[in-house]
Amino acid sequence: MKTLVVLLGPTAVGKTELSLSLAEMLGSPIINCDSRQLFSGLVIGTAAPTAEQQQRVRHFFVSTLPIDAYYSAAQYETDVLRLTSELFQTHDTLLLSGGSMMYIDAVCQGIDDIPTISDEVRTRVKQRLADEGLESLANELAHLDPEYYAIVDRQNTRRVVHALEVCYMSGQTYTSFRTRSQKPRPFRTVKIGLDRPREELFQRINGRVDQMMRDGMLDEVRRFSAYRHCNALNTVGYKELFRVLDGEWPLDMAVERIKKNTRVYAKKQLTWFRRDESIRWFHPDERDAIQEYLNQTLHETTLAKD
RNA sequence: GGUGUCAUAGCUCAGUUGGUAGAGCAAAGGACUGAAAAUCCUUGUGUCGCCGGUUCGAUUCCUGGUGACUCCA
Repeated sequence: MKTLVVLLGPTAVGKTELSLSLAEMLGSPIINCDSRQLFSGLVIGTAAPTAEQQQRVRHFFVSTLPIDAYYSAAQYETDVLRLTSELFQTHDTLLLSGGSMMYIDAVCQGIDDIPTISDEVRTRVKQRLADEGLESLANELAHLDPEYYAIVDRQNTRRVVHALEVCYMSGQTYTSFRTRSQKPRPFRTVKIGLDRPREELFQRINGRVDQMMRDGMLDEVRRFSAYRHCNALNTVGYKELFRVLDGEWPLDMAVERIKKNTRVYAKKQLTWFRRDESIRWFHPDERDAIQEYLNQTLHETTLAKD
């Protein structure tokens, strides 16, 4: 039985550091699960693993995408499954580490097979949104897919637009694709969650943002000015500093906003993870306890095989 | 030592012509299936600084003392 160990937790909790020693202990490379570290060049602002760290342990999915690439959780699911099926031929245990909630679920549970939206449909819906507004699109969704209309958050543009796109694209309801079922996986998953007292976490976040600024975050942002409309740059840290470059915000205000938005993001991650009862939680300092837990769990797995 | 002003939510403050109070910021909770570090929703009870007095009723008016600041010595 192969095992995928998933190391997760809110941003700045200390995943990267711990992932290195766990990877060494497990004899595994690290499969990155951070939706922004995937993009090439977002180094400072995403606290990507350093060259030294990547030399110490082999990393996958770090800096692999061009900044203007289209990417999604579903794409990530495909890419990771392809990689793991390859790596499991020579490894019994693999380590996946990161905090992108939906990417983690995409790998562990799977995402429904929904048709890819063509540029043509995407543009058409976008235009209608601009012309007619969200409410009109929601009303149309009420006709095309009343079942989803009944449960969708109608204030949430992303949700309404996407459902409508799928209806147009497929000629079927969005609901018909929403099975939300657990896909079978050829490996077992062991989830380790890292968390700290709120105050401790927030201090680390604030301190890390200050450090990023000292490390030249503003230059990094400046370098990507031309790509600011790419999704990869719709990211905490970058979007605030673009406003500084535009002269809209003073720098100190932007820095405060980055800290605040990072704190909000961390809370959002915790909200998501909280409902996943399969996660075993630890403080990042409990390295021994984590290793012991892993040894035990992996040993049980081995026994179960016999 | 004297004078004046102030004391209300974690912070900065508003307000109640006496019927126990509300903004901003901070914070908390939640949703989530092909953009997810995205997108969206919800949440304000706090000895109105303390002891008394007036009053049916005081956070609001009055007395006293406490603390902070202003000014005068």
